[in-house]
Amino acid sequence: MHIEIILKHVYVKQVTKRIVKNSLKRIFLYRACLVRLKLMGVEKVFSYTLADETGVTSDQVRKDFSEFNIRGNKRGGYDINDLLDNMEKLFHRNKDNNIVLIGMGNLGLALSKYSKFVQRHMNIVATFDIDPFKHKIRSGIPVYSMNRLKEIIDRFRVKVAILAVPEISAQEVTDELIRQGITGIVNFAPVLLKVPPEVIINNVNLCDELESVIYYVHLQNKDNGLKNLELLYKDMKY
Amino acid sequence: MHIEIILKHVYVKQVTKRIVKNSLKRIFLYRACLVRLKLMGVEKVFSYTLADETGVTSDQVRKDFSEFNIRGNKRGGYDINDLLDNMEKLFHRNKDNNIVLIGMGNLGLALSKYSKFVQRHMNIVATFDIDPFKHKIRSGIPVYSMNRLKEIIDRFRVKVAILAVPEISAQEVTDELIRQGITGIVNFAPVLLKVPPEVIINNVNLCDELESVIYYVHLQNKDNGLKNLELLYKDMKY
DNA sequence: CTTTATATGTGAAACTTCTCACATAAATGC
DNA sequence: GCATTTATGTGAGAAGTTTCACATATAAAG
Repeated sequence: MHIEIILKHVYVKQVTKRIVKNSLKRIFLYRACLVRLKLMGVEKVFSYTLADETGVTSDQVRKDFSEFNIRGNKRGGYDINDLLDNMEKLFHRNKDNNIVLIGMGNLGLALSKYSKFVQRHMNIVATFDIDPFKHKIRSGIPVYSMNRLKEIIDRFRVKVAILAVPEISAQEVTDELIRQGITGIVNFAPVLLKVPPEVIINNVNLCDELESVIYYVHLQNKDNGLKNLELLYKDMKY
Repeated sequence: MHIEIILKHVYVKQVTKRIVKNSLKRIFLYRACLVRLKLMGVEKVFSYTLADETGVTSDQVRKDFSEFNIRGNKRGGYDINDLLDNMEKLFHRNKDNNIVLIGMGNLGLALSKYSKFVQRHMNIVATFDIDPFKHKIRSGIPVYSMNRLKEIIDRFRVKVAILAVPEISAQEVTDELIRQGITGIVNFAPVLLKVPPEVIINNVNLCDELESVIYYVHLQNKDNGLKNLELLYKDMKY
């Protein structure tokens, strides 16, 4: 009997889907542009304006909008406020979203202070840490012990959590979060979490992000690097 | 004359390519698994072991290895150490990679303390901030003023930078980094940076990561949500 | 009010990525 | 040492994504 057969039975089947399809990622990209253009006083955009700004083709922009049922005005282009409204609705930004943050280490602390979340109607209502020395208000948001998790999740109807705990406890904490009703997690621990299929996991691996840049920078420095790079580069970064 | 025509001339064409193709992202995924399995004392894996662990199909695993010229043993599977060696080479982890970090706000500080970078041979040799009050050693890494950037980049032959500055100064700092020889940037500012085509940009947008989870959680809660979700979910998260 | 110019929206074609299926190689058993 | 089993590696086919091209709508101009 091989060891892999044992492994099969020890582990629950991994469910790590790609939660963000490319077209949705591009919507984020377009929105970033639109916000900037709006600040500059622009009121109307055309598919090729956004295309130029984001490095996507104008066909792609229109197809993407079409997919999410965002429509413009033939010959007249798109109204920036209309577009932004549509996107707000898409991301449910009309209502506030309550979030919990688990793990108040360096990264957790930084995330709890990240002001952009609030600007985008995502409120971290409480943070949690097993270390009792961290149980005080830092950065204006209370830090609780894990045994108050259920209470807070219920009171604020929290569905989404940010996980910034050490990798060693990530799975354990995830299991507890799901037991208490969390259905979506942004995971900063460099671990592949095992979760039931209905739970949404979005992994953000800081090392991987850096390493992939290093990979392409090295590739670029090779003699025939640029050709190789162009090949790998033919798609857009969303 | 329409405003978009003006815009075309004001802005340099955006070059934001997708720097990480899916197969490469999956390689990171496989490696995360392999590291864990190795810690558990496993020495050999088969494509379907990795497949089960990562939620990818076994065909995909083999195809991916094939693409990066990583080969196993027919009938014998893959040796974990061999695989990891291959991946180290792929990411140039045999040699050390010197990195600079710009912006020592909350996030920058957290990143400068992130121990995983060092474990993976990515050394932040110096950090920079415009605020002179931050010019002291925090977290063991020196904090310099921006006018020492060139000196440090040259001395440590730095090619890659982490950008954790406010969005307002992100473009300006980027221009300076590129002038001083940086060719790869992990950008945490929620801005689409304009860079020459040979410069690698990897954007990490924390709000977008959270919002995309919220998007799918809401989708799931709708009546017919699950069907929709399954459709969007058919691909894997790499 | 009619004409013209131009930007959208979308099927169809081209291209890319993934899955399937099987030939091939190597370990195991007899 | 031969037969058998089983996992890899890879063309071929399927599925998905992007680009193309044009019909359609509408703003602007005459």
